[in-house]
Amino acid sequence: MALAHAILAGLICKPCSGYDLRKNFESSIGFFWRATFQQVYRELTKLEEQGFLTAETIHQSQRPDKRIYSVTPTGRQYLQDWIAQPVAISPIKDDLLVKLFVGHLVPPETILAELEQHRQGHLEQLATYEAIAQKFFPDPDNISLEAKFQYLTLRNGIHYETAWLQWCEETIRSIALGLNFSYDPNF
Amino acid sequence: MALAHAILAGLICKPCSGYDLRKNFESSIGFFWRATFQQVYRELTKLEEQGFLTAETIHQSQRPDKRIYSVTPTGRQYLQDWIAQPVAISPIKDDLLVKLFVGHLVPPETILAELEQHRQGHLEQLATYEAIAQKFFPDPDNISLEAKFQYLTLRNGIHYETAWLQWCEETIRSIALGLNFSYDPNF
DNA sequence: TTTTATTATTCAATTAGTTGAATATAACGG
DNA sequence: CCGTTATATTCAACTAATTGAATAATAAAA
Repeated sequence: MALAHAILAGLICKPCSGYDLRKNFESSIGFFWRATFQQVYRELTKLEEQGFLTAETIHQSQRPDKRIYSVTPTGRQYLQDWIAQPVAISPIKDDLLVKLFVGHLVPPETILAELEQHRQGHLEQLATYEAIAQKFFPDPDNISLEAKFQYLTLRNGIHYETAWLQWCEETIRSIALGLNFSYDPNF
Repeated sequence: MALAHAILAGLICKPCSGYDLRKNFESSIGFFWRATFQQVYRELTKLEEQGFLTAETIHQSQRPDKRIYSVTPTGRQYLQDWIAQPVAISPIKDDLLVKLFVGHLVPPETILAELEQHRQGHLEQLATYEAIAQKFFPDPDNISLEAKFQYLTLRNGIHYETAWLQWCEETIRSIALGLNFSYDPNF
């Protein structure tokens, strides 16, 4: 049920249209909870029906009309209650690890190429997070409580990507070493 | 579509019944791809229909009959083809981070308690992984290719849990410090 | 000896997520 | 002026995942 909560969280930070919400997701909550436009719109409708959101239609002359959603007091309470309930550690779902688990079924070069791709991806994501940290949180010891919590989630991303990067490097090294032993005619 | 692949991967390691497959999942592939019994059985039926699995019914006198599934050559090829296709980095979906992002909506003690719970959980998971490493891979430089790949996925788990643990500790410290500043009458 | 846990599988109902397209308008760049 | 990108939303169809229960047998524990 957490897409609903992610949306409420997003709208509490800044009331906006479904479109903008989804856009903002890309550079904040979306880092740890993805959603498509379809999902967002469907969920917004449902949340409005439940009374957790109110919408105001803005007529725009130059652009299509849009509906600005805001969280109602009921919605806010609902979100707070959810935050207060303990949640389990979220399970991992990772294709790459399934592949690696049976990596012996394909040539090692295939796996190495895939790992290199992922290494690159995690490197980029880490750079993105670090850029956000520098730009928006240059002095993290001296920010509002609201900003602080956002900064802490960003730190999570930094830890996460760093760990992946380290693992990719270690793993590539380990497999490449095995390759040398198999193919080097001096051995 | 990766549940199917996770199942094929599991059955390639060891042909077995749906029940056993799901059981084995708990201590291997399940660490990075969860599935319920219902999911497993449904998927097994589908994979058999597609010709990727064959099943043999074993009549047991003391226990209910069971169907032992094995991967067919077609199934093996299907899995190999899937491994060879590049996959995107799998997105994160984490309730805790959504909560933390709007952590200012609840008393800091609520968040601290939740973080402490998660710290504990990650500590336990790390211990589990390290125990498996010690027990099954005491000499990781000197194992079969098959075991090597499994060891590498385990290393991923160790990196992952270590990163989470570090982040939990850092975050708890950071929030607890803020608490002192707000409440300590000496400041 | 009754209950609980384990083995083994299936059904039904619901919720969530994915894929792909359709429908508008308008700003921007070449 | 023409294609591309961005804004803004909706529909339909499908696939996957979750929840909760039902069935049925036996071994082990209380």
